Amino acid sequence: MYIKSIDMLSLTEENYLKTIFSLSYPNDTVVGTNEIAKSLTVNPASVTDMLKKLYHKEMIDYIKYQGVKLTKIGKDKAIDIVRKHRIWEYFLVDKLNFSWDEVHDIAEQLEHIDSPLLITRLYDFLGNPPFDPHGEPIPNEAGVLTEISENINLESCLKQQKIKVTKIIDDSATLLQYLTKIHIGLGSVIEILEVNDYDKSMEVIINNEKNIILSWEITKKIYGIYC
Amino acid sequence: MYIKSIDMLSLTEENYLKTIFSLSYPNDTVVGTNEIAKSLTVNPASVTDMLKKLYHKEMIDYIKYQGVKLTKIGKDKAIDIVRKHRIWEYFLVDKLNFSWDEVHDIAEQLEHIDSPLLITRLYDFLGNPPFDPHGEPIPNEAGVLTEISENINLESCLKQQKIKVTKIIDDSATLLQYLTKIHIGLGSVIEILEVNDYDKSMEVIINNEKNIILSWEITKKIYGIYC
DNA sequence: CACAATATTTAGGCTTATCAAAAATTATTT
DNA sequence: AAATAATTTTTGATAAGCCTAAATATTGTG
Repeated sequence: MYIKSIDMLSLTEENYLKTIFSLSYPNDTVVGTNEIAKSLTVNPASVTDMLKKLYHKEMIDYIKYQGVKLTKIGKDKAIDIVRKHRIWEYFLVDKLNFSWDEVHDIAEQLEHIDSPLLITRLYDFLGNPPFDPHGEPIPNEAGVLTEISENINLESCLKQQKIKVTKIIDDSATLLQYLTKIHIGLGSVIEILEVNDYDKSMEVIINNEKNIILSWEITKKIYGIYC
Repeated sequence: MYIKSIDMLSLTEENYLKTIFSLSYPNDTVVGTNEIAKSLTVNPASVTDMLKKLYHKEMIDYIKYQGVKLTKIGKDKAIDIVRKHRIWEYFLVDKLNFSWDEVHDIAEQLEHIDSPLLITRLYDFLGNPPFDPHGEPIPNEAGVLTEISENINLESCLKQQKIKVTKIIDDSATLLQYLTKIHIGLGSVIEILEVNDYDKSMEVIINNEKNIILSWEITKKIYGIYC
């Protein structure tokens, strides 16, 4: 039988931590109650309740009306969940042939499985990959999350620049399916032909073959390195 | 985001169904409240509450004070969970090199992951094995659970008979570790030298090498075929 | 058959996670 | 600086699962 230790978190608590982490990433930004509520599609009142609880468990620094920050413990816990999520996503794509747009919801469940040994063994089985299928770095066992420093957001690129796609920072199936359709994947090369000053959309060439216009919303989600 | 459909079961409901299934297996025996309570280490009053709920969800036939039986729907649901449990156990042993005594608790968590496609893909990835690491049959996608008809319980064997082990019907780590220690695993050959009438213990030879006495409690957990 | 033992259910409460509505605090605007 | 808007918290309720103690039903025994 499974024994629950004192500092074990419920599935809900884990999801709150994960949300706070992603809203505060990468600069440990202070996060507000409404923001969390929106992100979890939950009532702000529920968030306040949970924040009190997480504060007593020393997972967050919390001052009424002022917002929250993760403590070291809370952040470690959140990163551990992110690690599990990304390792499972890699497994699903690499071993079970899922496409990158299918894995998020399943990994969302698998990330809560509690067995450090399982994750160690699984990660070894996968050959210790550094990135998940969307190009996001997989934190190491010590909770260190290393981003590629040369990564640039497509949004901030200029006319005539060329980047090789390294990361998509959105798990939504619709976006990922659209990108697949227009032949954008990790490793694709995007060359910027024109930037529209009014709506920040970009006319680009994908892999030297496809001529297309990307909206600002989409360029914000794509990262790459100059090439 | 994950959408909860009307007939979706909670983790707790799934565990009740699984328990009722295993207590009623293989002859659809009627199961009592206390029995379920003991099995789940829960108060009988809690069981009554849950039985009412499962009755309303048409998962069980339930008459007050008389005990319960799974309906077709309930049984299908239970078998699906068993299927997932056994497939995950196989994965853990075959791909991640866990030993047969380590997998139960992890599979207990993994069995609740909700993604039929995941299970289909995983089962294919494993090469569609017919049995789990303890020799239990893996139900097929249609919910058909086929036991090996030649299987005999070691308990009911007689002096001088010899069986090849095909199944252990207990997930407890301590039992499985003990069996490993005395070199009993799937495929081991057990020859019965003597049966003690008083306590039903057996003196046996394992794999033609090890001479040992097995208690009745243990012989009840071991199944095999004559050889 | 009646009485005791056992099994099951009911009643009343607790905790976790949620919500809506009202109150309090902080931020923004005139 | 006062009024208004936005955000956050408090208050009071609800549902799921669980508990203990008390009541009721069933089963077993003399």
